Amino acid sequence: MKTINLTTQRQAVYDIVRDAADHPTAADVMNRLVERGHSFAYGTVYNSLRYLTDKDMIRELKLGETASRYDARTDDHQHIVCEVCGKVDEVTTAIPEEWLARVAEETGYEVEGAHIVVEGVCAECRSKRKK
Amino acid sequence: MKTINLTTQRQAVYDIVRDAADHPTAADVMNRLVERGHSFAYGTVYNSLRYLTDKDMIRELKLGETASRYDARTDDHQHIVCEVCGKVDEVTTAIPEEWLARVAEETGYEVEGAHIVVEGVCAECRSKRKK
DNA sequence: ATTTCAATTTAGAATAAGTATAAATCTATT
DNA sequence: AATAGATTTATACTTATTCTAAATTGAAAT
Repeated sequence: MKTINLTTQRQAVYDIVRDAADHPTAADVMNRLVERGHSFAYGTVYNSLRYLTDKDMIRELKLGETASRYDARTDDHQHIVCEVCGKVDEVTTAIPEEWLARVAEETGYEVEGAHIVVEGVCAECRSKRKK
Repeated sequence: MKTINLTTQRQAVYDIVRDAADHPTAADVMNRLVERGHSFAYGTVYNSLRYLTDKDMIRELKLGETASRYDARTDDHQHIVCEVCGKVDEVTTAIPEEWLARVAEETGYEVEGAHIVVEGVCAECRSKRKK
């Protein structure tokens, strides 16, 4: 199924995720839609997010919080979360293939990929902490 | 707080997690408690799991499913999930420090650690698939 | 232009996982 | 035995998400 049917609602949801500087949750997307003058049903936002995810236009991130976040960058990359302020940033440094190979060897699995959530303290929070 | 107060319920919950060959969810723990003749309140099971986690006797795993899983191995290690059957296995091959250092450099974060969920197909599912 | 049919949206109910609360119970100490 | 503190229980609540059935939309066929 290569055809993509971008309805008004799906396009609007996509625009929010694409324009976001952060990694919004479904609730964030909902709020920002309202700010832009839309008022779609909750179910529609979830449906749209799933549709866009299925079509590989966005990615769903499960970073260990209760709510999923969404990311318009669909290329292979990881994430880092600030333990202090909760900010999420991208990690593009690729996972060493060699490590994956060793994991495959250890477990007997055929390894497809890995989801990594790095934890740390962001630059801003570190400079605040010093005081 | 080094003192650990293992009530009957906490001990029973701990026993379930320690004896488990898999990585049970809270609901799994609940069911296995019933199998062993216990009948604790749901809240008590959650409280006990949190207590044991706080005391570092077990670990809470967030593997991207809706429910948390629990692991009696508390040493630093990662997990691999079979995309076919859902099985979860341990990964003890450590992520290279050098990779974490490069992530710190890329992001400007002080890196504390990483949660990794590797995805793949386990040996059993692969041999079944071949047929 | 009208009918038709599938896809989509809507509003609201339902579900799943986990947390909060207040009363009851247990446990250790005086 | 009396008190106090911690824990458990039952139940209500919250949050994130999915489901459902009816209404709406939009494209294709008449």
